[in-house]
Amino acid sequence: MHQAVIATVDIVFLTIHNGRLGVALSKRDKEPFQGGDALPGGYIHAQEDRDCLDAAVRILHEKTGILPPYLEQLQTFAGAARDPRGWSVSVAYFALVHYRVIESAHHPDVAIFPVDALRRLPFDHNDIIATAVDRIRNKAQYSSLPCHLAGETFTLPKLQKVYEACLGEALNKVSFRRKMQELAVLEAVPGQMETEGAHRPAQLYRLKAEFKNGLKSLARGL
Amino acid sequence: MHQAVIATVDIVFLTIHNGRLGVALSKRDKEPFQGGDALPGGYIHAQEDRDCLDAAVRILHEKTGILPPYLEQLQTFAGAARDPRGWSVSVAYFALVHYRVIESAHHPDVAIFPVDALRRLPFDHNDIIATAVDRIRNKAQYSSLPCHLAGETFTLPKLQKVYEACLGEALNKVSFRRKMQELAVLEAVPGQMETEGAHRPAQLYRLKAEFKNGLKSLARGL
DNA sequence: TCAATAGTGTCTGTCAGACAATATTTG
DNA sequence: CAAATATTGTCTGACAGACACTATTGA
Repeated sequence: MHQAVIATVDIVFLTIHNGRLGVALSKRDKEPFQGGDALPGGYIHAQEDRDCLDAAVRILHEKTGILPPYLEQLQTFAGAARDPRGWSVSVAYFALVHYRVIESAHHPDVAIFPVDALRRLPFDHNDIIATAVDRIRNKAQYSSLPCHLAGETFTLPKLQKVYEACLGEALNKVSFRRKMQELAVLEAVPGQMETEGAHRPAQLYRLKAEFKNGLKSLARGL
Repeated sequence: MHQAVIATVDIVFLTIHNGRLGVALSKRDKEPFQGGDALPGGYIHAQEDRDCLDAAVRILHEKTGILPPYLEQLQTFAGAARDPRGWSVSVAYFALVHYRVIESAHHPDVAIFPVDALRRLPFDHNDIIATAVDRIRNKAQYSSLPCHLAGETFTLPKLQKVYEACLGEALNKVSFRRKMQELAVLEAVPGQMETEGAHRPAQLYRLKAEFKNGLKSLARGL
């Protein structure tokens, strides 16, 4: 069948580390590019995976030990030139998770790299990451997407820093709070957060259950 | 190779017909669903097509006789359930073109159907079309995307009707013109348009050459 | 009490939408 | 001139951002 091609899934696994947007790369255990850092990825298993999202969840778990973060299809990269083995289709996903989740999985072959200073990666993985970062930056302007980078519970000042790390620019505190209220995806957690320094503690928030696997957008940005 | 799967491209070919958003469907010439109306689509030919966009252009041309409209990747639909022949990957694209282009191609097996009143289509084509329509509606709110539905040259009132057909709601005339000016993707054509009735003629505009294959977005919508 | 950060109230310039006035064509 | 639609000017309410004030903690 000349219409059958190699089909893979690659995942751009993003997190905030040291106040910057970073991507989790895993060491390739096979040729080509064996031993190089690359996006976690793998073949679709038609027998096991019911659909692409299934495959993405399975592959991410195999490569990083992490199971159910936020996962969204990004774009498909396909063609003759991107893989030395020949014509290939890669359905790319992006995943978002709090850094502590990656840390506590301590998978030996996974490391975080800041997205703004990546070296040349195998295949077209630089392009894929760039596309993912564009998407995050864009969605951070008007949606609740970055909340998935902030962990289970977080304070509004911490969440604002996450948004600022995504967007690469400082945000107005009053506007940010107004927008979060307008989005209405957060709920206050009864407890309060202890602060590192000596100052007023901040209210803890979490994503409402109905938004754990989704997003909400605003008509007007920021 | 258990990782090789059937790979196809399907195109949601959209146009404005009778003031409503419509999709071009073509009669299937092969099983399954032979003779049924479905999205123009076909197998990726690894020998011919350099990449997915290449394949989409080729397939759209084969099925409709139309060559280079605006074409953008939509999303990939894949899984075990969507095609009776087994696990399949379909990379979906959407294309936009003025109705007259479709009309003047008079391809016998192509017909336009309003997207809001579609019957049950083969495969998951209803889902794919719904995803495309969501995308257009969304992008119409803040980008120049619908301009590609308006033909080579058009007046601002005509373009506003195109936007309104996409969005399914009336727009404020003053705001619409302000936004178009802010987008700065249009240029006036020296000539003027004749009007059907007896009234002041409208200025003709066209997309600036640098935006023929691209979009421009606004920070704030509408 | 001071330092530090959280959270809120208020003012102001900007912008979307409403309204309406003006412009230009045919009959 | 009347009818019809294009195009532009102006007003107003809503909102984003700036500023500053209050709140609450530890030292």
